[in-house]
Amino acid sequence: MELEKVYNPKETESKWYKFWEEKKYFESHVNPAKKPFTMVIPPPNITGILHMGHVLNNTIQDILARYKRMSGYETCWIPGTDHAGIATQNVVEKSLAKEKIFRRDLTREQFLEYVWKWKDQYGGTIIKQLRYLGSSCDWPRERFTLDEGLSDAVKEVFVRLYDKGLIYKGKYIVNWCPRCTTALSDDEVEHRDHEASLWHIKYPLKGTNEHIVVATTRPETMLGDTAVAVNPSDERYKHLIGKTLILPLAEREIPIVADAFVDPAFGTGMVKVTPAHDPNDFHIGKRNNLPQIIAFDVHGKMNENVPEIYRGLDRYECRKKVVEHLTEKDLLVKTDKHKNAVGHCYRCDTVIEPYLSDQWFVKMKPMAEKALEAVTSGKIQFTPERWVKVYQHWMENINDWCISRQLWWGHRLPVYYCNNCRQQAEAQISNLKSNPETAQKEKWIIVSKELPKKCPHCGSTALEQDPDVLDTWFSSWLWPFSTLGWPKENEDLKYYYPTDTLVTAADIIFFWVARMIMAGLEFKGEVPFKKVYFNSIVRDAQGRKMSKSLGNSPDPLDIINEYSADALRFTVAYLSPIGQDVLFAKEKCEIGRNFCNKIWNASRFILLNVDNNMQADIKSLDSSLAPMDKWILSEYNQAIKETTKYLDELNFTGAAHILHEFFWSKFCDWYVEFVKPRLQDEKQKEVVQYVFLYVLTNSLKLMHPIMPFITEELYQQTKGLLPEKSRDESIMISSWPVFNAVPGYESSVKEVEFVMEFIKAIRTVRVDMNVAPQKQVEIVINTADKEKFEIIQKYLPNMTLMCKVGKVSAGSVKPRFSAIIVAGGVEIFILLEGIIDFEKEKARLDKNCQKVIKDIEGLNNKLSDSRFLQHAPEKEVERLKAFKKENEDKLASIKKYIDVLQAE
RNA sequence: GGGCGAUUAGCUCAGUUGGUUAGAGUACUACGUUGACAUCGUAGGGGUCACAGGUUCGAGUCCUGUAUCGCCCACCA
Repeated sequence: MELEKVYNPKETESKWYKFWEEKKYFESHVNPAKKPFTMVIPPPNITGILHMGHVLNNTIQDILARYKRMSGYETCWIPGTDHAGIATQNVVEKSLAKEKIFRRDLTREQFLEYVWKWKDQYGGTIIKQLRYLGSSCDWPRERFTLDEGLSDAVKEVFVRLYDKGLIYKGKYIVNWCPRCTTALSDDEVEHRDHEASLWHIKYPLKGTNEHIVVATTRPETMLGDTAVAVNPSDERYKHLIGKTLILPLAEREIPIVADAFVDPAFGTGMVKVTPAHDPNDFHIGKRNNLPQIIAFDVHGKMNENVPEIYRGLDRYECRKKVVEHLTEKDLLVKTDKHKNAVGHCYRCDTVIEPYLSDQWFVKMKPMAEKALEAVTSGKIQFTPERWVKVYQHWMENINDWCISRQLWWGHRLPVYYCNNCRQQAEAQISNLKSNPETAQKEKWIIVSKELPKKCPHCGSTALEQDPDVLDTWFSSWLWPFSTLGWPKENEDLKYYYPTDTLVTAADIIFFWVARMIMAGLEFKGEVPFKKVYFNSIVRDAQGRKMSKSLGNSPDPLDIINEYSADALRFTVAYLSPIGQDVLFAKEKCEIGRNFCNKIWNASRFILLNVDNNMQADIKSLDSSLAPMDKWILSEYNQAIKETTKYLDELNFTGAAHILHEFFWSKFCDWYVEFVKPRLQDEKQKEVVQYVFLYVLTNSLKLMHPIMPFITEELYQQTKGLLPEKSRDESIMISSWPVFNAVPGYESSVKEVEFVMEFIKAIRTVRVDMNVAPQKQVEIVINTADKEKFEIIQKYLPNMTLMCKVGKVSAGSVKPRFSAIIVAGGVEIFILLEGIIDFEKEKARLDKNCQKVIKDIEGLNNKLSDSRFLQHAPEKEVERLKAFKKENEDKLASIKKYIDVLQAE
């Protein structure tokens, strides 16, 4: 049988993916005979396209899924997508705008129809692309956060939390995006430092010619000022507390109040207070019973509460005008440069505006305490561990979660208002209560999964659903159990929950991971997963985060086309540092491509050299195994042990390195080269063929989780050759190799290692002496150890092939014109008449000598230190002594022959 | 302003609980192609493990401090 000389990944990959899917190997069913291994995919946004972050994330998940499947687990990897409220609404609005269709001209229903249409067309892009990567997701279980079942879970959770008093409505300062015209949670705001100005403004004291000075970075907000605050202990201003100021431009009267929040050392020590547009001022306002004047509309334009001249102006235009007018009136004292952090919308990057509005919140503290405990106690394990601290810090300082969004795309709040009750209540209380305790008890609010027929209080049917939708993460945080059918209790949920390992990027630790843990504990009474693996963030060669806007993310599909999916997967696993960022450039995929090529060609060589009618099995052959066979079998076993260990530790880099080292350096470079002579011997050939196939097929299994396609192709190609009783239909359902150290191989391993050292030493001398590569040399061995000489004689055919030694003889005198090496405690003379350069040879020996002397010196220092001898473990002392002896023997030999050389 | 992490070969990174002579890939140098593979082979050069202290018989590894870089959190107008 002969393989194609060149591996064709493209054809192979689509062929086997189709095969696996048709055979339903990815699918999982409740199976009490097996332990489950469950993962949920971090659902990509429907607006997304595959980028390197997804590649890394899904490669890791797929490695785990395939490894666990082969290890006998009922493996279920649930895929799906996230509706991504703001992001999707923005994308669809933009795409409609190109056709001159604007959301403001559409009804909610019409707009949503467009979004669903868009979703059907583009929403599955990433999920489709994941197949090219080889992802073994359980596709029939694919879920979408707006699916009926998941929406039901969302409503169920909302109602439960509301009934428990953990959800409340209130009028608070929230982060407002004037472009998206919605509230955002604190986490959705990205802070960046801006070079801003700090304007110092005079506020005249009523009835005097005096004024005070306040400093602000947002002068336009002064139109909503309702006070100026000073620190109550600030001696400079004590006398002013209670006095009245004339707010310039707006020409309103505002009081000077005392509040401990004010830092006397900052600015002038006087703060203008805008309760409706600044979180601090909001609280100062509450404490001092100040009115709240909302000065902007939802788009960030000045509203009817400001003087007419500013109405309708954008907040920044207004800022300019305000500064201008203040200057004209000589009320601007000075303008300082000032650096401060400004919040931006994480979806559209618009500067957010703190804004007073009615929103819904979740009380987080009670849930956070349990969720923190789950991680600190180790019930949930983080890898890398350092994320525990980050998690802990957030959990201990958690704020309530603003969950309402003024959008159309998303889960509508299961909240209904009775207009009748509301009117009655509003007649009684003029302004809305913003105390959560009372607000949620307001009668006109009905929280229910379904639209109630009538108001339970007054019987009115004039009910209206809250127009807002929920934060996208309000559905994502239920993902580990909503995807399994919750709130319906069923067999899947019982069997698969809790899931095992969550693989995700650390940038959503708060958005998603933390909240899933809270939700799991709150609604299932159990952690949602046992382990969390935080994969690296992929950066470009300059260390910049890969992003669409920078255009620095190579398209993974291009990489797959150019290098193959296996190459990409291997490279990503091989490079990915543990918990650090990974710098990526597509050229790095040469690592994976070259390795695939090596695997392919080694297999090709093996298939060229095996007969179809092999009957042997490892037991019947054991007595015929040569030391080299035993060596590679030992190495192979070691590789199983380490690969398994690394995969269990979620150290994918470790696993990839072990496999690379084992297959390439040990199997190809040594074993395959070494046994070539034995292929000429009919009897020996059978043994070699067996070991070839045994190690190859099993190595393929070890490599399959990382490189699924090429390993399947080669596994199939070797089918029928290895005398296994029954060969699995596919490598992906074959079983993971088990470490099985065979005792009694130690002496063979030692023997082979001795010969290897020997061969390497001869190669080095040959290159140093510029011996023509094909020229055979003769060597003379000087050793008192007869056994060693016999070993060397035995391996002459190998040495002929691997370091071109044509003849070996014994002798205790250095022949003339020979180079000398000491390896494995044996003196070797390489006959190089007419070739040897005595100057070079002497230099070489001198260099060797220097190194050995240095080593001995170091060892002497240690071994003559009584404190070392006293404290170090005996084993360590013995080891060093033996090493010293070895070096001394070597030095003696080299020195002796430097003298001999001198004489020649 | 707080917290976390990083600093090892030209580059990208490994380095398990402290214990030989600090590794890999890549790049570089020399040599080599008629039968597995030039996406290859053989050999080689290249590191006072950021710096300064400390603990220890022994530190790349543990502790403290410094520097540089990065990330996260944060209501200083």
